[in-house]
Amino acid sequence: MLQRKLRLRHNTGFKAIFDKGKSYPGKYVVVYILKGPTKFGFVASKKVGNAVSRNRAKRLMREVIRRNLFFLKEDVQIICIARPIIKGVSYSEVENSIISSFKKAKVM
RNA sequence: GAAGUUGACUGGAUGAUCGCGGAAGCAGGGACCGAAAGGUCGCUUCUGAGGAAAGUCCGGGCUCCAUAGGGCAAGGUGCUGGGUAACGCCCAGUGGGGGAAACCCCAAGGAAAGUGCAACAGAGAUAUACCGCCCGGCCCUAAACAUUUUAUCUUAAUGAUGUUAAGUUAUGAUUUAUCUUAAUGAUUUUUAAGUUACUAUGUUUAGGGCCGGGUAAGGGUGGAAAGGCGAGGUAAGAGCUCACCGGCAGCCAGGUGACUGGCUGGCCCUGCAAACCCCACCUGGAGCAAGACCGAAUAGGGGAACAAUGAAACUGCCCGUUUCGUUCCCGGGUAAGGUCGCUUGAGGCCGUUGGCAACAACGGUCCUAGAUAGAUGAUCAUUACCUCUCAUAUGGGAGGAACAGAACCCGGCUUAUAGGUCAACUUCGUAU
Repeated sequence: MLQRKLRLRHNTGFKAIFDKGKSYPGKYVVVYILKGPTKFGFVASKKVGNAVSRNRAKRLMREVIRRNLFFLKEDVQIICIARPIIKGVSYSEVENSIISSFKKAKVM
């Protein structure tokens, strides 16, 4: 889990990134990126599954960000959206998917 | 040991590293975010998902809504007694059904208050006569009997006519004819008896048709056909009568009651009320985004008096209540800003007492998540469990590990759930 100050906590922040940010689709995760003070958000819709599956997806994505926070640029806002096929996938596969998206976006 | 029934429990464990939410303590010098309210940042310790946290189907607590009010309507519940804050829940019973049993299941008030529905089939569906059974009348057919008529045949008697033989008379003679006798019994008359056939009538029996009536035993249809079954009875039948069983009513006895048992009585009473309905009881509405407080920008809100009795809102309607117009006075409201509400509660565990039990009372003891784009995670190691596989006293490798995530809090119900554990009981088998 990230520190509270690094989390996106309000609808306005999410709307801004969705409207103005760029999207980088990956195999398991879609990433939206916008320049700004460092904040992260995580989304898992009901397509992913029940509450247990959605929580698991968000936790995996958070863990990826937490472990790679040191390598990221400091002026980006990122939203990670889980795709339905993320169900049952291990941590390392999700990490590879997200990092490849970040490299495409040149944020690390 | 096998099959089963019921109830209860469990829902992997240990460790390491990196992280997150909460609480308490220490530090209180500051820094950062924000317009403000307020929040964040350090160290230590403790603590952090479930049996269903789920579905949101019932019932409450709590909060607000004019005072939470009256009547109608609407909705819910529906055997009895108890438990409870309350319930559609639980316990104990009653009745009915299933099972060999342990045990399980039941929307289980009222159908003689009324209305309605009952497809198809069937003669007929709350009343019927299709087939059948029985009685009467008429008609037809067949048989038997009696009487009558006619006819045939047989037998007997009788006469007539024949045939054969002999004789007689007539004639010249023959033929022929007449007469007599005998034989024959061919044809036939009459009478009597018998037999057979037929006609008509009558009676009886059997069968058929039509008409009128009786019947609800039997047949078939159906979920259901006027209690069931047996005997008597009858023209045939029928609670028509009787025994037993079942239903109903009355009385008596037992039980708080549902109900049970006994006696008596007469047999009018198909099912559906998860159709309307009747009866009894219950229900105001909205929900923690309830609601309270704090604070900028922006918009403009509330109270009192007066006028009008129209409109709107409050639960669908009525009563009732409130608001809307004008004047005066006072400063307050907004889910996605913040803080509180927010976890001590109909609480858990242990014991005693009361109670068959649900449960209650008393005493002791414990405090056990509180997030808000929403914490409880990730990786690794060891080990327990299951499956597959290689070699096999055992070891190695691979894979699996259910249902599922608190969101104000409780009591229930329902649904999902891999694997495992325990207890009681039933039936069968084996051994003693």
